[in-house]
Amino acid sequence: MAGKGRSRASGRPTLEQVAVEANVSRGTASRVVNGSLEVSPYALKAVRDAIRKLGYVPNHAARSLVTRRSDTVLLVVSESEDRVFSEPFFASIVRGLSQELSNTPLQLNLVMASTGRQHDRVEQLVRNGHVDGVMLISLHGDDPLPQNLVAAGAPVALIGRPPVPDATTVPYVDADNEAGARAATEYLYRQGRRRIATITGPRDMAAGLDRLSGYRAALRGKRGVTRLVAQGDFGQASGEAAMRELLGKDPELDAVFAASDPMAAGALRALRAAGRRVPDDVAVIGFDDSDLARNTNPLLTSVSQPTQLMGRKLAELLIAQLREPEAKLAPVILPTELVCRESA
Amino acid sequence: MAGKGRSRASGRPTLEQVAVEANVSRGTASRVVNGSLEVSPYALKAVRDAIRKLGYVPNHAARSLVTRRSDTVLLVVSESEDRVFSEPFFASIVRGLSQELSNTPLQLNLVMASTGRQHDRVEQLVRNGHVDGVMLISLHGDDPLPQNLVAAGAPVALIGRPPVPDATTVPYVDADNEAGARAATEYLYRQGRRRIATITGPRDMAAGLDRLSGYRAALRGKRGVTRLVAQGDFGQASGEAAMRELLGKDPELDAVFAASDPMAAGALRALRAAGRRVPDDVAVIGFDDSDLARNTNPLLTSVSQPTQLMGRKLAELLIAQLREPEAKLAPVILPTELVCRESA
DNA sequence: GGGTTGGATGGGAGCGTTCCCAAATCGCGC
DNA sequence: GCGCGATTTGGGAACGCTCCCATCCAACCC
Repeated sequence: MAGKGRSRASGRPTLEQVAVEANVSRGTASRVVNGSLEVSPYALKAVRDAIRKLGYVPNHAARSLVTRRSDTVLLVVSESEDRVFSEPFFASIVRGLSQELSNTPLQLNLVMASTGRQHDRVEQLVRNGHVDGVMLISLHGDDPLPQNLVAAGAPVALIGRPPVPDATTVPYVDADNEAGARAATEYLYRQGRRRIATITGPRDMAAGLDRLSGYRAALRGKRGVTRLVAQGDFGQASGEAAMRELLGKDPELDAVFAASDPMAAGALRALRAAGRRVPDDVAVIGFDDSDLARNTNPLLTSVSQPTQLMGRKLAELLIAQLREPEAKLAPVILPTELVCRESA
Repeated sequence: MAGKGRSRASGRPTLEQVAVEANVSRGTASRVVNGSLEVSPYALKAVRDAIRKLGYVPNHAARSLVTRRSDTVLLVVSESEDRVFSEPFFASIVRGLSQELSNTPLQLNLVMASTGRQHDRVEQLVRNGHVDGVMLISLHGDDPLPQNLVAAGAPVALIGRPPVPDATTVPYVDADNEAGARAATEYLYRQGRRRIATITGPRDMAAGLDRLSGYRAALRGKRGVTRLVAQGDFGQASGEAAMRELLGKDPELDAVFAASDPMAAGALRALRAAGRRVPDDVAVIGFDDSDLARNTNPLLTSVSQPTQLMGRKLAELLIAQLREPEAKLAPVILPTELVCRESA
């Protein structure tokens, strides 16, 4: 009755128990679980049967202890205190992300790192082997976290072009903001508009800057076009204010490209208050093709970015690094699309 | 030169190395790391210094292997293929959730389980000890997953009242949908409206049903009030269609309570198309107080639910079960608030 | 002063894997 | 019939931690 007497009452079967059941060694059982080829068909079947019979599931901790991999990746949502995270963006990215991840054995860990305290935690997660790599959605560009992580030797991927292109470049995915803004502005021009204004995003965000350059590029060299620029912060209120300011400067303006949908919605309000008809008097185009664009009045023409695809590509970027740590990866820039509705 | 010769070139220091550095045993070092009290002040200091000097971070896998806890909880977002997840909801819940979690050593794992394949994966994660408990945001109520998990002995908490109150009740947190709808409808009544319609949500979702009963409860016993009900699915298009239907049935109606903001926005469009002024001719109230409500024209009066708080409470519910597995927890129903803007 | 108590400490045993090397087995050619 | 390479297998040794028990020492009591 003595024997090895491992009478663990615990529910979960171990690899050892599978091996006993299948009449093979632990090593062979392990090979089957991990899909190694060097197993005889006979043993393969025996182990598979045993696994099914016992309902075996590998213990993640034990595996990770020896392999030194966690098979977990981290998504850090680095949002500032004040600004609420752009909604559809977030959910959509995550959806794409987890779609991509579902083809792999990778788990997704999520951290909202609004405070600096959280930043430390992220670094700890990397250092204690809790995660194998990190993806970041960062709103503000002065964030030192990505660089810190890269310095610590962790695979990192970003959503959104880092505003400060650093020496140690981190691979990122972004929409082609400039092309999107250019397309929108050109569309306004082609519609015959000649007094075309823009409401910009904050100056410290790459997306804002790129959309402004897109606007400028579209109008470059065009004669007889009046350009007007007002500053916004991507928020609705700022859009309304900017629109009022623009109307003050040029009451005759006939088109506005706003660098975000909320700002466009704000502009719509200001235009209505000023008695302008949209699109008859003034055409309006937004950016993001958010839920909002489908619910304003008139419906908002907007530049759509492939958020879900961006999530997928983000995951791809990280996975590629996991496979090949030394790989130098180029940024992934995804095309935008102008979605025409009623406002332009 | 022989000795124990553990010359691991790996970067990460182990507890053993900390112990050596501090001139204590591994056991004592472990006690310090885990905050045990039975350590002399002298040893305490020595170990702490060593930890700092070496930059020691406990290895999660090793710890979890022996403690049989993963210190990780899972959030399952169980969305159906067709319906896009209600946006602000998701991000906001997650924000509250991770806020609450940041006071604990718990990590957050995220799975989007749109397909059945994903469901299996969730159950595996529980069984292989990858997560200690599961939180679910489920859109459709016929989901067997929560019950399966409970049956497997895992701590579970839900957002949203399960439509089928089961024998094995799972603790959940929800907004007080009925009270919210009641408040909105009563507000319309108090404003002197007497032909009050509602646009409902889908019949298979608790939130939809509860909001309908709230509407009914508000008008119960009231004389001289015309009631009208049209069916929607929470989506904008359905709201627009329902509004047209309602106007057909009763061109004189003077108020609508829509069970979601997108439906309210749709109603706004239909009303405008029908030449009705809002709120002068018809008052409109939505539900959720989403971004949308702050950007329609006119701005939407809406019932706000404390989504972030719901996230926190969700986490609390799970944590309570982690602490005390046998605890029977009551549902947490959180108050809503009517946010008055321009549409009513 | 010896026995007793109790806090602090040391270190062995194990947690469930993977990895690796040695051993066993098989097939095949000469 | 025997040796030799190739394939398959077995099981020891980690991985880094917590748990637990035995030990140690100091203080304290009768």
